[in-house]
Amino acid sequence: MAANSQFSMAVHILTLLAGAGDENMKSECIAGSVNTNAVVIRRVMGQLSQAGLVSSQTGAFGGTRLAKTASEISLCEIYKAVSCGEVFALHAKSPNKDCPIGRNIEAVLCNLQREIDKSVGEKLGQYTLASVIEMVGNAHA
Amino acid sequence: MAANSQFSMAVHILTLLAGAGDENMKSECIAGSVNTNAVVIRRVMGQLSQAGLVSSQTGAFGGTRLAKTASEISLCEIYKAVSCGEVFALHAKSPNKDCPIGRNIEAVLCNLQREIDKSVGEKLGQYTLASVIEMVGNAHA
DNA sequence: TATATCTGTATCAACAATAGTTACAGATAC
DNA sequence: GTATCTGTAACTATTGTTGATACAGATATA
Repeated sequence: MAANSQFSMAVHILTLLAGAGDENMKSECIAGSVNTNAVVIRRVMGQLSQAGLVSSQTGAFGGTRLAKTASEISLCEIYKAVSCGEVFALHAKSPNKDCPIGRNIEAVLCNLQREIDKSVGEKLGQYTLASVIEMVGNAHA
Repeated sequence: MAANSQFSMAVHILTLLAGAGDENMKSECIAGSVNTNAVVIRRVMGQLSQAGLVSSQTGAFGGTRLAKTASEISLCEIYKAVSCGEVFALHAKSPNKDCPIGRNIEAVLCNLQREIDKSVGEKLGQYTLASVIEMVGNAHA
């Protein structure tokens, strides 16, 4: 239960919002489909809002709706919005600088990390929220 | 949760082993360069050994050496050897099956996850341990 | 204006994964 | 037999994620 599932939640949330069209959805209602607490939803929503993917309205009859159409939202944007970490982490404690390999390996791994992240972003960029909606629609047995 | 840095450690370890050639290296010595505890090294080493990348020897004057040459070891192999993690996690609790989207989104995300993992594997497969060694050699200012 | 409702956020507890540490059994060279 | 090294079990500390409660602020409606 400690693994980061914010990207999964974000995609799920946005898919629901897309289905609601121009109507506001309440966090409580979304929480029902995602099967979690409404505050967790609002937490993810805050990041999506900062990224300009959704817009929220407080007060009675408030809620959240998409700020763009589903085909304008790429999965890469969603991934970056919830900014999960990287594919792998660098050393927690820096390697020994007295060792010729320890001294340089960190920079090499850091470059590699950037390249992998870029590759993941490109792959995710091939999909939009609209493609996910289509896949969900085709998934029922 | 501490971030998973086993891949970083594994690459570091293997780079050191490659530098030692045919000589056994002790976990204590490797721990000195990685700047961690020897048991942590032996833990990663166990996974590398299971993957057939290194071979160890117990007893006095024991230690570990590469089981293949550096150019025969791809970073993808290393990643698979130590990694149980995916780029993003699925929902901790399953979505609500009574919701048409909740019912199907999990399978869609799971497929996506597999595709991303494959993409990362391919990217890492472009590099070998020998390329890392070369990069480390070129890194010093 | 009063009320009901919903977001945004602070705060805390529960839980899981990693890393770090100590300890010790088993293997092996000398 | 002794010294040395791996493999592994067991435990603690730390940290990130989730889940939950509480409440301030915003807003539609009567």
